[in-house]
Amino acid sequence: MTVRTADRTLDIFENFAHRQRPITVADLARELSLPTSTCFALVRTLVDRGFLYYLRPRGAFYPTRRLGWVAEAIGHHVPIAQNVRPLLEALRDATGETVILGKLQGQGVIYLEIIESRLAIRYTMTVGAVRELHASSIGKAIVAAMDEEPRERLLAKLKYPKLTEHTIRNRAQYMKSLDEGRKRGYWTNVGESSPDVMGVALSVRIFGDLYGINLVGPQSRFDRHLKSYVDALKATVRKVGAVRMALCSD
Amino acid sequence: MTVRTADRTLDIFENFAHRQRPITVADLARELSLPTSTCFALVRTLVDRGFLYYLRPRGAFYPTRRLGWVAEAIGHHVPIAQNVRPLLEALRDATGETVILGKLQGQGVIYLEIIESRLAIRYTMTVGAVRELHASSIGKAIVAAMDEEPRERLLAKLKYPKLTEHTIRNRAQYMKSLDEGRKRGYWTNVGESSPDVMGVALSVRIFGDLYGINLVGPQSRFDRHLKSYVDALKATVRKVGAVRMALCSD
DNA sequence: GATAGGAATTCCTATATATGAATTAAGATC
DNA sequence: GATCTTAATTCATATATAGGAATTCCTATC
Repeated sequence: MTVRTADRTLDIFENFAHRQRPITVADLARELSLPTSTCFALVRTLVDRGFLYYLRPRGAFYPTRRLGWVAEAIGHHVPIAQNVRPLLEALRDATGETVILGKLQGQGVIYLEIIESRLAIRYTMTVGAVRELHASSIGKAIVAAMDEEPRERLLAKLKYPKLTEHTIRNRAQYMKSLDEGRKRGYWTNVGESSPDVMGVALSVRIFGDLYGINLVGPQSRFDRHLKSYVDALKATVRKVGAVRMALCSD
Repeated sequence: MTVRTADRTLDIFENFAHRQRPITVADLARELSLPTSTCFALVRTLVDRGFLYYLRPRGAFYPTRRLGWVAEAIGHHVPIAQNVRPLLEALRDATGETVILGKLQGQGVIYLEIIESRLAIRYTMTVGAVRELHASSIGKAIVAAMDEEPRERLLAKLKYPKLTEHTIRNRAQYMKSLDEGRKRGYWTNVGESSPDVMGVALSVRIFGDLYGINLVGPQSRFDRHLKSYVDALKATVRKVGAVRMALCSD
């Protein structure tokens, strides 16, 4: 179903991202629960490719800057990064809250851009994280905007696992929540994925594809500022929807 | 000897770094000369992990910012990056030429830091690249600084493949070149790896390990400025050698 | 300088994976 | 709207790989 070695390759880099210092083969094997020989072969491959280097022969190793170089080359040309990100940053600055750009991915929502709040109490999440569709404001906004028949196919597969006391647990509740969003003009997640966390979301088409944008943060702040947050979100979505493909020839 | 799937995982990211736009499974499989099904499984894994995302279902995909996030987390804490890089940048600014920090890796030299010249005609190379030991000024500086017996072991394994008209082709010539360097106080590579490219290098110990630093560029400029280049390099090496472990507890 | 302990590295084979072929789905064309 | 084309996805099996055990190589300690 999934390629083990690829997973492990990513594990290695993510492990370095956490530890942030050199490590030996034996220790890395322990940390990742791998047989030493397996870990050794993997490390050798990454060293051969210039992604890791030994500080001394047979000693500890660390990533070179090559991964950073590759990531930079990739990142600078994402159409979304160029055109949409600045607008999301403006929204973060206007509201002070964390802003997320998400997209349907299988039966979840993947977080593509996260512009973090600068406030002490804030919502924090990793880029690339995939969250439950039924407990996400972005998810609701996107599902509400989908065509009848792909939505049907999607909903047929949805489970509604309990994440908090307020998690939506079945399709009827979910449809009701979507409808409330339609009437209200925006979709919410009030403590449905984590306690005290609230999000408000809208969907938007970018280059023909469907995305969701939300504001997330502590429920208390959202209670106080809801109206202005929603207005700011709506304004942003209008601007994002107006972005044209000018810069993205192919 | 090397793990195929890990290689392919890196291939995918490097491929995106070159192409810089979304691609479908079939096209990626073609580009990497993989069976579609193999490519598909790999992509699914990377998507599951949040490193790739589909712009639309069954359509083209592109890396998320997760790789960038990981690379950033890794990069900011390399002891060398923190302590040594600024000194190398100063050397680049003082001379105008490309500055490289390298290290022995197997029977080659791996490029760990590359501070590129800003001049129109410059030496350009990718971080993580591994170059031939016998045709590298950094290589000579490092080998010259090694202890007798590890050096013997290393030299016993060295081949001397021809890269240009001036490449050193055997051990005798190599030893002679090392000796000239010792007398002169610095080591050189004059068109031995690529035509018209010249480098001057010194070795330096950082946190107890052996590295090499060089200046590389077009031979014509080096002919004109050799003395000042070498002086600047020596001054930099002095400063780098004085860097202490203060910031690198473990 | 010898010895011991621990790690890196190699080696062999059970096992997981890669892949060619088959199937299903989407989208283009008439 | 039906047919055709192309691509995505699944599946069974030959094949490459993972991992336990053995070996070699360091390095710390006596």
